[in-house]
Parts: sequence; structure tokens; C-alpha cells
Amino acid sequence: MSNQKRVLTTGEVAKHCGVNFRTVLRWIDRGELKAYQLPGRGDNRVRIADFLEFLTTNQMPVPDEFAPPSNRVLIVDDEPGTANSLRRTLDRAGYDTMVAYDGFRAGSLLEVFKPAVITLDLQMPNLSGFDVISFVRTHVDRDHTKIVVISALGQDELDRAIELGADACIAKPVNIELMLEYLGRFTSDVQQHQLSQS
Amino acid sequence: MSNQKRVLTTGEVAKHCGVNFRTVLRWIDRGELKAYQLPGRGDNRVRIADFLEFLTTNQMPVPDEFAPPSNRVLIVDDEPGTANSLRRTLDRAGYDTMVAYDGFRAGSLLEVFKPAVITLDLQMPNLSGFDVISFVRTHVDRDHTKIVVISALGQDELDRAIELGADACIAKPVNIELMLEYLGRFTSDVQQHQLSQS
DNA sequence: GGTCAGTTTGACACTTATGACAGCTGACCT
DNA sequence: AGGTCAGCTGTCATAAGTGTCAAACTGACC
Repeated sequence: MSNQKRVLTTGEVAKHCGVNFRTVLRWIDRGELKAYQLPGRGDNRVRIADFLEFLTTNQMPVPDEFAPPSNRVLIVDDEPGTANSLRRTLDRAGYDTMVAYDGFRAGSLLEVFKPAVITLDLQMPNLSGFDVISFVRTHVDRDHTKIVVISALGQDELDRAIELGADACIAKPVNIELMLEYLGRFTSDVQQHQLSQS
Repeated sequence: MSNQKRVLTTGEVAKHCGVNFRTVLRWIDRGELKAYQLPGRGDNRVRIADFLEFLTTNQMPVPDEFAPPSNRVLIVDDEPGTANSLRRTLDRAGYDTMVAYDGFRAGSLLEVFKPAVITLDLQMPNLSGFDVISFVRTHVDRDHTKIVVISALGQDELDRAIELGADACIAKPVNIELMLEYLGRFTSDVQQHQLSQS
């Protein structure tokens, strides 16, 4: 279901690098790519961290699914006032934000902007938030996107959102501190640290 | 469908461009063509996207296998019955179709499926067709996507759709022959567009 | 416990990088 | 026009990395 695999086989590394798996084995033999062996036949397993280190030291492109979580937040809300207010707050907190006022733009930005987190208002007249949640969760490439639901609905609706795959729920009006806590958890702490340093 | 190679070797680039691979290496050395190197001998790998960018910036012809398929039609309709009926008809006519039942999926598929034509029902409860039209028309990469509006609305609404950038309007119930005529015109237009920029 | 896709291994054929050299084209000058 | 020059491209040979193929085997899933 989720792409968050901890280790890769030689074949998977080969696919990601665009080479034959035989070549990956040679990289491992030469010690250029760290791997550990299974006891049976000596099958190689490569940890994600080692793979990423290999990619960066050789200046090879990092596949999207292994890219470190970004600090991009997509705000989906049909009320420009609410959305822009939230956006300003998140911008000040160091997040890279975009706003979608309708479902079509939101779907487009999911693919182009590739946000790490989506904040989703469930009460939009022109879009069912539940559809969005279920779609993202079944999306092959973007199913790891975190979803924070914003709603003034009852507890049963929030439960349903969680059941469909939402990662957090926040009641209206939005408690900013709670929102920032969720975002900090869902985005990379390293990046936040780097931002505060620079 | 997605079995296409993600990266190319210098030899493959050379074949597609009709030049010696030695020349491709020089393009890479000069930085005109992006590539990354394998650790072993420093073999170059060129990502498809970088190759296409290189081709277009140098006004070189794009090989057929890398040109985006021009017979793709995205059917946006919230009524599964209507949508699937249209889909079957278009499939039989040789088009490559996908259906989006809501705006979020439609926006996502616009980026991933990259259709040449969108058929759009204006009367959807959860999505404003006008928003879709104006968004596509102002979208940097997909503004050439043709839009066929399907509607039972009055003439003034259709006029507004055309004004916003729709390429054709069809009244409900859909006249299949008229739809096929529009699609034939728009898909060939796309091919001509690709030819003219190559 | 059984099945099947995926992995390893070796040998071999193939492709690529590199340097040197020659051919080609267009720009520029007289 | 003729000549010169610079820049790019194609060819060749060599070394070394890479892809292919088969068979045997394992891990993961059912």
C-alpha cells in the first residue's frame, strides 16, 4: 500500500537507476554501493539511506518516492479569505505553500506541486473532501501525501475522514498551534531546522 | 503502457537523433544535454524529460515514441452511466480514453494522462465547468488541450463557455457523429501542432 | 507446505568512454 | 571567387564497463 519500503533489492535499484541488475551487483561487489546479504544465497538488500547516499555521491537523480519529505503544503479551501489567512501563517512559519480554490486545481497541483501535506476543508460546495482523501490514498505515486482535514462537522464525519485515510483532523476555527504541530510532524524536521538556520 | 524506458544511453540518443554517439557525448560535455553518470566507467544516462527538452530547445524533430499520444481523450462527467457510454463509443473509435467522475481526479488526470481533448459536462453538482475551462486555458503546459463542452444549458451559457476558451459545444443528448467529427478535428490539430513546432 | 516471481552466478557478447585524427561546414577576410 | 580558420562531426582502435543468456536457487506470497 505505501511506498515507504525500508530496503531495496538489486532489481529495484536497477530499475530506479536505469541499468541492468547485473550492473548493480557489480557496484555492490566493488563496494561503491553498500548492501547487506541474506544468509541463504547471499541475496543483496540495500537500505534506503545507503541508496540515497550512493545517488548523491555519484550525482545521480533521486527518484521522487525517495526524495526527502519536502516542506510543501497545499491548502485546499474554496473560501479565499480562510485559505489566504492560513497561507500567510504557514508562509511565515517557513512552509512552501500553494492554494487551490477548487477540486480541479487541487488535483492538478497534487501532481505538479507534489506537496508533502494537504490541508483539506471538508465543507466545500463544489468538491467532496472524502473523494479527495480516498483518491489520494489509492494514488500510486502520491499515496504517501499527508492529509490534514479541517472541518466544523460532527465527530462521525471526522471519524469517517480518518477511516478513509486522513492523517489528522482539526476543528474550525483552526487552532494554529495544533496545525503547526501536525505540519512539523508530517514534514521533514531536518528541513525546518535548515530553514531556521539559513 | 508505462513500460517505456525512463532513461536513455548515449547510443540510443544517437540513434534517435541520427548522429554518432561521439557527438552525443560532446553535447553532454558541453552541457547542452543533461545527463548523469554511472559510477563505473562514467556511462551517461539521459532522462526522457531532459532529452525532450533538448530536442525542443534545439528545434529538432521529436521521435514518435516520445511524442505524447495525441489520441487521448479525458471524459469529465459525474454520471458514470453517461460517461461510460461515451467512453465505450470513443474506445471503439480508436481513442485512448479515461474517465474522471469528479474535479479532483480530472485535475490529476490532466497532468498525468495529458489528454489532447477534454469532454466536459457543464452541469456537474460538485464542479464548475467554467472553472475548468479557464484553468486549462491559463495553464502553462496544457493550454493547448482542446475542450469539448457537453451541456443542456441555454445558448448564453454555451457562449460563455466558448468565450472562456472552450473549443466546441455539444448539446445533450450527445450527437455521437458530431462528437467524433470534433475529436477527429482536434486530435489532428494536435498532431499538426506537434509537427509545426518540430 | 507449495508455488512462482525474483535473485545469483558465470561466461560471453555488446556497448560505451577516451584520445587522436580526418572530413565537413559556415564565417570571415582579401 | 578563393583562401583561411574555427568549430563541429564522423571514424578508428583500445580498454573497460555493461547487457544478455542460461541454469540453479531462494524469498515471499498464497
